[in-house]
Amino acid sequence: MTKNKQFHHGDLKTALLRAARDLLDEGGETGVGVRAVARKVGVSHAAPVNHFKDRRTLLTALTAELIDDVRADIDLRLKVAPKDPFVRIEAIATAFIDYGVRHPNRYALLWRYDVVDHESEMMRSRSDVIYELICNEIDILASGRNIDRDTIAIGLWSMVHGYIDLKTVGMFEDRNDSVTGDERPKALIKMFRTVLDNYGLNLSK
Amino acid sequence: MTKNKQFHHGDLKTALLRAARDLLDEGGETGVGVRAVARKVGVSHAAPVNHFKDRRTLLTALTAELIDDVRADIDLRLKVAPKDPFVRIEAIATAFIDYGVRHPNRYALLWRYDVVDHESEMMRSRSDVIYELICNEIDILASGRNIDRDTIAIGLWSMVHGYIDLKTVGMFEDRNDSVTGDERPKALIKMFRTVLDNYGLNLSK
DNA sequence: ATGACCTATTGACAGTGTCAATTTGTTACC
DNA sequence: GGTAACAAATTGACACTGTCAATAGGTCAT
Repeated sequence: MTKNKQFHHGDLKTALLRAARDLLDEGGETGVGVRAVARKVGVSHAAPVNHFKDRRTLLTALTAELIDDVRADIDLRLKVAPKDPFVRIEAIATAFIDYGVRHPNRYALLWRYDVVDHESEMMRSRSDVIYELICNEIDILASGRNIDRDTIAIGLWSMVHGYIDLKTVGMFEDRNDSVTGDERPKALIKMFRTVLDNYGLNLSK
Repeated sequence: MTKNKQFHHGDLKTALLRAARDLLDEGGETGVGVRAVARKVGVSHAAPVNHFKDRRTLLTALTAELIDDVRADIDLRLKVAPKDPFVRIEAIATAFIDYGVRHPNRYALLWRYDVVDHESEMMRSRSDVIYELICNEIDILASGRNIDRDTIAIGLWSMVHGYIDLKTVGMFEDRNDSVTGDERPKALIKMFRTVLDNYGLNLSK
């Protein structure tokens, strides 16, 4: 009565988003069309227009949900992580990497500026939260040191995101070396630690 | 006689690719459709099928051309660059960054695994060339030192690519700090130099 | 119960990718 | 030189897609 089966369908909006998520997993962004989503829910082809005026707004709403999922996972990991900023930064990074590996289609959608409206407040606020999450740990790490915080944060986030993206494309598949595929992320983060340890000293150069 | 005006149109294939490139700049990947490209060239809607059996193969061929452009630009920069591996690596990185800033739609297409066939030999070989281009400089830099070459190469490429990608999405727009927007790339590369200087020492840890 | 309002359906429109059948143009051979 | 073989481009069709207007349905307050 309160939420279910109150109108024609119940709450179609959440059902549409759930169907959209499934279609995204199955067939990527291309697979989540307005009509396809409606079909999956079992509703007429123009029904979604009442809740999402566009395919763009539908995808944007879905993306917002996905970002919330990532953020929730990060919070979970940070809650059980020790106070050491290094391992907390590593926790954030691995949260992203795990998500990208587990759900490549979802992760790819997050950064599609052509089909998702990142200018919307729904997106901007969520991006800011993620960014501040990273900065928080770096600030703790950098307390008292002369450090270019934003460059480090941007560099770290860029490396993590770029790695997931390039890996998904298949760019790093045949690179044979001493580090096995699954350990590469850890090696990357460990490498970046070098920056965190030494970069502050070089700033005055 | 040899190449131009030999058949109905001349060489349609290159004309289609040129039109596709223009449409990509104007409207992104979505804008470059089979029919739209044909229309732009002034040919019937199914004409492209003789040269590209798919929209996918059309986009893949276009992407191959774009990668060649980037590679040519890198070669040009490396030719006039000094022998210092640091500045050569910086040259490669800035080549990518400049390209991404100048042609965001082209750059975005390069990494779209859903519409471009990166498994094709046309793509694989080109990716390998780029990767080896980076590794060459790192190898010179690392000669005699105990260094995990691939992790550094992957980390560098990931950071550069991720920065371009996230910047295009608009992720770093309101980050106010001491570094102005245009100098951020240089700061990132300078920061990464810290890794190159120190990482080899930490490997035994 | 009546009217207002939100929600969903239906039908249409222009546009897309892809395929089969056809026509056109070019080349090579006898 | 005429003709057959072949490649290239056109045409028309099919099943899709997103979006919009008009319609019908269900729910609520008055």
